[in-house]
Amino acid sequence: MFQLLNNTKNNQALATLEAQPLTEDNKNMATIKDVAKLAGVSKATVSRVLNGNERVSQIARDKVKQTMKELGYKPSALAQALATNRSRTIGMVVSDLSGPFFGPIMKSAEKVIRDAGFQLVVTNGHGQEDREREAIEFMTNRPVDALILTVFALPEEEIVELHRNGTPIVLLNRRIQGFEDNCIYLDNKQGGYLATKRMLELGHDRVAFLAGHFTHPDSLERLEGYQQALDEFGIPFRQDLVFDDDYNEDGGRRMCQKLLNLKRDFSAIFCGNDLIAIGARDVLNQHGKLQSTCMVGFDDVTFAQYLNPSLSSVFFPVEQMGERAGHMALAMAGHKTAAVTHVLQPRLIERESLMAAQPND
Amino acid sequence: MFQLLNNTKNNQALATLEAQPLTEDNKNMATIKDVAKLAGVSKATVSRVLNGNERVSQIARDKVKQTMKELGYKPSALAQALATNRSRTIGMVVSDLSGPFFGPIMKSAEKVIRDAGFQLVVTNGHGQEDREREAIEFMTNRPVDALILTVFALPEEEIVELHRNGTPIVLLNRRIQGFEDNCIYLDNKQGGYLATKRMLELGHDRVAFLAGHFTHPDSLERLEGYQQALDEFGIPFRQDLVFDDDYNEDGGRRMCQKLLNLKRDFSAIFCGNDLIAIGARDVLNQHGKLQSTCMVGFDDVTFAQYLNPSLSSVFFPVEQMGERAGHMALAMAGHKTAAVTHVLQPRLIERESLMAAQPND
DNA sequence: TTGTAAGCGTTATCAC
DNA sequence: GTGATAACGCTTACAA
Repeated sequence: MFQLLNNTKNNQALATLEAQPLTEDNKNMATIKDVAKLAGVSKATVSRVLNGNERVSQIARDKVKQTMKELGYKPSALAQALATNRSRTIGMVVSDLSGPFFGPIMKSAEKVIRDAGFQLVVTNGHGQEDREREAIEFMTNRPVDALILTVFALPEEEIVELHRNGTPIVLLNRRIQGFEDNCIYLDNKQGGYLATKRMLELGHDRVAFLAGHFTHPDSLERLEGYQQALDEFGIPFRQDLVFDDDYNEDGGRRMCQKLLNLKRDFSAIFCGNDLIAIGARDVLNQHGKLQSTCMVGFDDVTFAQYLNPSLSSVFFPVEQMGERAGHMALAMAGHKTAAVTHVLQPRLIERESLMAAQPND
Repeated sequence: MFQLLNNTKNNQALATLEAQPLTEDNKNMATIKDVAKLAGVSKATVSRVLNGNERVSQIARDKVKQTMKELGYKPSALAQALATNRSRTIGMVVSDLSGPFFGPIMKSAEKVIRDAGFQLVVTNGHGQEDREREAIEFMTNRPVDALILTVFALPEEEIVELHRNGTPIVLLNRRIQGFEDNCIYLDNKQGGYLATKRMLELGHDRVAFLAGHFTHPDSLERLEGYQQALDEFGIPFRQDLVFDDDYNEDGGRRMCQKLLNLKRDFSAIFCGNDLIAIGARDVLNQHGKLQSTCMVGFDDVTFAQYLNPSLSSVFFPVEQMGERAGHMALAMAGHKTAAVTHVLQPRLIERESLMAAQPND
């Protein structure tokens, strides 16, 4: 039955294929000139009805609109951009085009941007300084009306200067002093605080922290939150329960291994992100300690809920960040939009990994 | 210590900020005209050295190059596009900007495209016909030199016609008869075959198939593979072991629930994709049957390996697909590239879920 | 209200 | 080799 369906469709496609041989320059899109000529008006008038608001007689306007339809006329965004010096395009540089973190950010940003009649252009900065610079240059030559940046490697000065030179910037996950109005970032300290506090409330008084590298400001802020929670519970901070390594599974594995090797006493682990958590779980599992260790990750990527036991995590409002970034960029590009928040609030998602164990087993 | 570092940086940024008040039109990028004037040659000559190959005297060429540097001149991609009618841009429409499946495709496509000096522009089609059409229109107005499409809803005729009208198309995950040269897709039948065969080899003679909707050609092809494997092992096909529903967790949950409710006899399950597998596992787990059921998913998304027991899956070569698509699009855009394959081969990734049970427990 | 014409920053076709 | 000059498709004063 589906075979039948398929064939019907395919025959149609085939027919079209044969009927109309491929002429390279079938691409003869109608131009504003064609419309003007056929409608018996000047290019200027056509341009006016195109841009809506001008004063054009109803009769001319109708005539032009009709002609546009007949010709299937679509204005060339390119020519418009050249003439107006605005491309209705927003650029975005992420440090990983794939991956569970940037996907949702891009998605939600793209939505608000496209709904405003703008276009989002995304490019990969790979988290490396030269690649980031190159990516940005790529975009500014297009050009773009605003730029959403997620760059960790590029020096602050360059970012600020880019903005001064006329390319409005929205900076994600990074805060530059004196440039805060252009930044959107998570309250990382609060995230670290929430996670740690909850584990302490559950009675765990020896909470390890497997962080990402402390060269990354986020890690330090999360550490501050961790410390604050300890303080509140009157538990002394122990340097020997804190580790730092890469923000990925291998980093998690190494840190957890160290923790175990050193025979440190602990019953709970706070991880710098969910990938670290996954690596750590792996090691815990090998030692039969997965079920008996309380754990909280960070970011709450999609698969955290699929793990077994499901992973508790500090939720990073990625969609929200994308949305805000989109609005902000649009505002900078001269498009009216609502006011934006610069600091996003995390919240703790409690799942099985939090309840897995009693503190003093 | 990091605080110190931060402050140093920030002060610099701040200094820059104050030194150079924001003038809206700081954006006075040098144009080809400026270069020509300062170098004492004509625009034509500058254009020639810009495009490399022409016959320009060494002395003039040097002079121009130097001047370009001094002025920090960057050609406007926009003006170039308008003049040449090629934008050095490749468009891509995906049906989900986030998600584990399209991420890697975009990523690898972007790499080959950018390495060729082209730009990738990605847009979301949301898998809905009108959105897809709109997305494509958005791109063709830019315009783009070629288009990589992942559209399931858009009618075949429209796609073929678009191509005829001068926008070269690369079509992913879909095959249109008479249009195969523009398509890149997985050998789904082979995927279904590999998964089923392996389970049969392990002694499971009652393998259920929780498929995605059979309105989707992929599902049917995978079903064919499933049947072929059964045939080879001389096991009769049983319609009552096959279900179809949405390609997501809920679909998986529903199908698995049905399977259990109907008291069908089975020891292994082949799932239409990994999300279906996740949903099904959920239900199996509730019934204490997770460990005792042999299972294979499809796509091998990143988190399959993180599940517990880890999920076996038919690997979909997403990076390869993105790469090929990029090369193919570049070739169509007039950029020389290597030959491409149109049919991609899956392979079976064996993990714990395959070994979980003995057939006749 | 409408048209003319001068841009926007390139490339490309001519002559010289 | 090199330089005018006309496109490319649109916007936008400035006139009419």
